[in-house]
Amino acid sequence: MAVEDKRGAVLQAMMELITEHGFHGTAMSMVAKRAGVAAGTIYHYFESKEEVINQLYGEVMQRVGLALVQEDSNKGSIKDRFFRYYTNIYHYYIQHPDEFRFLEQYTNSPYTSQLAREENGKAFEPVLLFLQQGIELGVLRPLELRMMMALVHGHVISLAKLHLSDNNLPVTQEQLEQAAQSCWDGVRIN
Amino acid sequence: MAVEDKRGAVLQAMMELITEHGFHGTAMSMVAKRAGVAAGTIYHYFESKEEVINQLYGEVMQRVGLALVQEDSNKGSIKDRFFRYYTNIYHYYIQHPDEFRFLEQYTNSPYTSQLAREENGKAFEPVLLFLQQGIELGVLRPLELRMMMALVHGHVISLAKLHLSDNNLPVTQEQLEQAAQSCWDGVRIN
Amino acid sequence: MAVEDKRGAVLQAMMELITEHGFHGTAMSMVAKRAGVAAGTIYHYFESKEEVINQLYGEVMQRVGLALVQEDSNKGSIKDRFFRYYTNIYHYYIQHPDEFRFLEQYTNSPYTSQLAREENGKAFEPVLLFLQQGIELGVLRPLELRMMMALVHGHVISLAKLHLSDNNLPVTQEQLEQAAQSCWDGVRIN
Amino acid sequence: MAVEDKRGAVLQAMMELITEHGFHGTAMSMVAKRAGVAAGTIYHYFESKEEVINQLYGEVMQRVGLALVQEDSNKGSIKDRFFRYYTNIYHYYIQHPDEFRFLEQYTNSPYTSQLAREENGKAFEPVLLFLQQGIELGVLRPLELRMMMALVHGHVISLAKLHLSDNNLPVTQEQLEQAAQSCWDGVRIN
DNA sequence: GATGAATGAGATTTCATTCAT
DNA sequence: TATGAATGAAATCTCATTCAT
Repeated sequence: MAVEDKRGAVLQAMMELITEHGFHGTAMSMVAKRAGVAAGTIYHYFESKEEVINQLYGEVMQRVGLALVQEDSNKGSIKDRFFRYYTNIYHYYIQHPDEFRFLEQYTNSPYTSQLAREENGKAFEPVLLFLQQGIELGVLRPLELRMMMALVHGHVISLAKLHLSDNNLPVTQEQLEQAAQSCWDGVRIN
Repeated sequence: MAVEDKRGAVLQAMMELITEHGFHGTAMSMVAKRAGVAAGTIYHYFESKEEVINQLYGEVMQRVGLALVQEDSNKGSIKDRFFRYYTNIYHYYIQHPDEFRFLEQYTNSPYTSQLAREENGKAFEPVLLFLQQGIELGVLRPLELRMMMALVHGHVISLAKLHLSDNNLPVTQEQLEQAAQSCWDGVRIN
Repeated sequence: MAVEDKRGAVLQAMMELITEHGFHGTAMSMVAKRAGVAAGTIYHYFESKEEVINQLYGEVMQRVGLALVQEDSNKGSIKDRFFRYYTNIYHYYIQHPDEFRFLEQYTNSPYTSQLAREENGKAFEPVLLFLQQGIELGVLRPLELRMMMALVHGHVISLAKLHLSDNNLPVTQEQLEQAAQSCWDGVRIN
Repeated sequence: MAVEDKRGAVLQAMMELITEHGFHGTAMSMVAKRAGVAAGTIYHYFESKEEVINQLYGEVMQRVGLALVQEDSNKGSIKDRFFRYYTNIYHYYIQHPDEFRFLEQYTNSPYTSQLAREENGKAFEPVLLFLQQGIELGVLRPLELRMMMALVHGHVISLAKLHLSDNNLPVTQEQLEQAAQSCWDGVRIN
């Protein structure tokens, strides 16, 4: 197992276990076992349990940031680009349920550090710029940028959560389109 | 101190501490101290830590359910009633930040039991019925009910979270109206 | 077992084990077992291992301070009182070898806190005053007080250490008198 | 870096760290880092941590033994030679505080092996012979040799400790002479 | 010889829960 | 009913030592 593999295995194990048992329920010994390394080895790569979790957050946010702008093009219309962002992030979330659940837990825990918020800011900066463009072009409502961002993101998150919850209500393609349209109708200028 | 006071004090203490330190960071001894009772006393009222938390969740959801329908009237228009629900829950959340943060943590933790989801269902049942009415009257879009419910609730939650986050971005009355309008425009039929 | 007994049992166990295995070699689990309490119980009485050790130091120094002045009388001659102090502390040390060895380890470890030095000061203050009297009366040499104190105490410590070391060289009564005389001849004015 | 340099660097690092953090507080990884070698390298030169410490003790005692007899001459008077020894060792200690503190910790720890005592014996043998001479010549009191040795050594140690303690009481040249005189007056025949 | 990643036993400490008072 | 001292399993983290490179 190469060096980077062990670090990665620890992060992956931590994420899986947190989604299964929560922060508290995830003991370092469990992480070690799942990652296939010795307990002490984790501490060669990370200072503490907290650091494992924070680094995990950073890496997941980076991936989310990349997924967000995939196939995005500055040439598209605001509406097209909006739908692109909406579906991009939705798909990333439902295709990476562990990451999604981890993020939700992390974001809503009191551990969330200032650092975390900054990380978050970085990943979603492209969208922030996009929303600003949309407003300037008179296509989107002149809402406070951070608020619009929060409302839109909250919208997708709710949809993903619905799809991933074990209540046998998978979101269909049609429903995804309805949801995206709903979100769009809420921010566009009539 | 009357019997009910102790039970209530424990629940209140648990909630405050969970919002401060998370599920994990909240020790029963801390709860006992904050509630002004002995550690053992908690176990006269509750079976376990988990039961304290679950009962807390149930009680909080009841209060949320009551707040939701305050000043609601079957006679109002769908739009008015929608705005009423939206602002009712928004205000309850921002006026009870401990409850709100507790709910967010609880909802996103893997502890969430089936029982919890049922509780949730009960509290929001009136809104579900209302949405159905709106659809039947041709005012709201014929979206899957649970999805519409999730999208709308996720919308308010995002707004409340924005207001309560310590980033100095308090949501103004004007912004609340814009947000509610945005949500409404996303579900109404054009 | 009464409350105070458990606290005392922990301190006693810690002292015995430290003289046997050193600070490092003494695990809290060993202390618990020897004291006849559960590991967690120690933490009801003390904040940490360090606090156990520091409190132990404080208590031992108090006992040493009491032993030092036993049967001391302001009416005796300087010489008699000097011999009294010398033999008092010598006997306390050899009759309480665990305390003595613990003190030696503690004093020479880098853990020794400022607090420890103050504690030390308190216990030996009577002797400091006595030495000053002796100087003022022209019986003792006008040496810097703290230095004289250190030299005399170092003298007794060496003797006690010699007696307690497992080299089969027990110090006889005669040798004790010779040693005390030697110390006295070194500080008195000829 | 030559072979001997690494061995020496390890010993030096171990000594410095022990005086700073104690036996317990000194991890092999810290020693490796301070010595500028890899952790595993230490185990090419030494069997174990204990062996590093024991060898360190041996080497330090050798140096102390050499310093002790510097500029000593069999031709001098007993008194002059006594003062020579006293000041020699005092100066060595205060000029090599790390070695001194290490020795004090080592000597008072339960790790002190039989081997260590023998090492000690070797280093101070010249003084033992000298004291015997002094007694035979009728200049020194006919005290048990090991006791006299212990008392005198304890005397110097106390003085050095006083000087090195961080209580702002540096021992002056005059005080050193007073102390040596005090020690001498305690062992010479009146 | 030299490295330093890896190990895993064991250290300190926490904490949900019990039970004698 | 109420207490809070006591428990001991389990958590996080450390560290002497090994070994493949």
